[in-house]
Amino acid sequence: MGTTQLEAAPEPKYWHLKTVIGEALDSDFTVGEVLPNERDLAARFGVARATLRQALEQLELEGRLQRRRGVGTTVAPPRVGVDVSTTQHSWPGMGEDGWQSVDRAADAAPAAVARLLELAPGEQVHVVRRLRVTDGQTVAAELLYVPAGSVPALTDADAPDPVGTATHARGVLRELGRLALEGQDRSVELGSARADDAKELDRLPGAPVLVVTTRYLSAGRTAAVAVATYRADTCRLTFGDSGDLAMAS
Amino acid sequence: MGTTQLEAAPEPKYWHLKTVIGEALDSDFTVGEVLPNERDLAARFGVARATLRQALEQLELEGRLQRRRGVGTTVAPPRVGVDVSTTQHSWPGMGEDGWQSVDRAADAAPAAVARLLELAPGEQVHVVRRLRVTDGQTVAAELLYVPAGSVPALTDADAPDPVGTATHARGVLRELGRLALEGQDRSVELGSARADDAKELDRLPGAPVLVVTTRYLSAGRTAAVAVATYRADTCRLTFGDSGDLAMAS
DNA sequence: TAGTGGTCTAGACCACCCG
DNA sequence: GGGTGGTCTAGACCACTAA
Repeated sequence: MGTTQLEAAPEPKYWHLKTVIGEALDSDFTVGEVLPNERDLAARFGVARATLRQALEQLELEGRLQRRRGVGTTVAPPRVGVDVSTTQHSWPGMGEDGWQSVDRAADAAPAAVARLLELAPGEQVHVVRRLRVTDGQTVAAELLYVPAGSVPALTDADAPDPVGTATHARGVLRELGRLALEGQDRSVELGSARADDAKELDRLPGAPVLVVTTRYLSAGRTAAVAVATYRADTCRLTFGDSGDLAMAS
Repeated sequence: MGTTQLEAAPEPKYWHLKTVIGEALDSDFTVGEVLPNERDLAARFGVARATLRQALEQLELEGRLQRRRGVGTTVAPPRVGVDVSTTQHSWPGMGEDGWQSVDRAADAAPAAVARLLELAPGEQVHVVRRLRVTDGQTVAAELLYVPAGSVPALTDADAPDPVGTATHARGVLRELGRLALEGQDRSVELGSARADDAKELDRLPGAPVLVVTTRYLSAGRTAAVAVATYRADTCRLTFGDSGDLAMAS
């Protein structure tokens, strides 16, 4: 023995560490259990703390660990499946599906959203902030962009409800619900949490998130665009009628 | 000036760097252009190389940069939208949609897949390896798991085609196509590339990927399971009839 | 106040690509 | 061989949490 693989692999240390720790998690730990702190672990494996952290970062990315500053590193529960199927959704805010409207921001739409909405430069846009909560956990933060032209009833009367309130947000959703929804499409991509989203999701800025962009079509044009950011570490987005898919490692 | 924000933010350096560089990418660089090397950039910004790298890593995660060892860092093109909508897909391998079967591995199914297939312990499974190529770029690597019970025609005759060949892989797909597809569902989650997938995708092991798990239902049971890993840096998964969604920062 | 993870530094060496 | 990004080290200090 010894020459089994003939100098087989210059495998990075952190990669090997990740494997070893990952297997230990399966066999020796239970969900919620706290791991030894990083300095101890690094010493135990005979590596620098930075190297150990590289392994932990990957495990956290895969949803196997959860780390919180000032607290420690714990074994994460399996990812929760959140339904984002396109079929059973009508307009946002219709029927209670875990979303709650928070307020209406006054910000303008970012360039990328303006492009999707085919906005004329300077055209006014309503922005509704919503959070998606399941089991007491905030799993997603969304910004819903509605061009003023899509909800004309809100534009002429200047302020039936003060801007930036949950009441006004509901007003926007109500007006939106009056339109005929002709279709919608979605896209999913990887992103990193902006500062405000990170705060809502109880993560640090830059944390990996799954960005779900939904386009709502009505009267032959894009009537609204929603950009929802889901916690990538704890969420598994499901499409279709299966909420019981469970993928691990 | 100077006291505009009154010592506002103990914002991490790498976060600020990411913003600055990101803006520079928009204004001063074009797609494909190569950036100065990391040592130069770090010196220019007056930070350690590790800090600079932290910023570049995030930008790469967001699909704005592309880094290759021995080559350099280049400005990435916008992410390509790849259609993974559940509606227009029948069985895998039917009709050419960018997937090409490569071979059939002999490995057993991992525990998580066995659970989805409700496999009896030790039950045989066909494993088909497929790659998805668009514009000459391999964007996804897939493993398709088909229980032997789903394709009985292949189990009695021991070897109509040698195992591990593209011919046999096509045989599995052909037999699968004979079944009545009753439904399918999908889930998307973040993962990190295994060594073999990383190689196919021209990435380093551990690179962030979007894992799409598809369950094919037939005769009231799960007839097959596909686990496809998409490059998270270059891909945007689209559902529905919109291939022209374009989200950038 | 003690202990945790998060940030940052200034080096070093390695694996890879290309001329 | 020279230049690139990838890995690794051994420290230091900071921000946050909880007792």
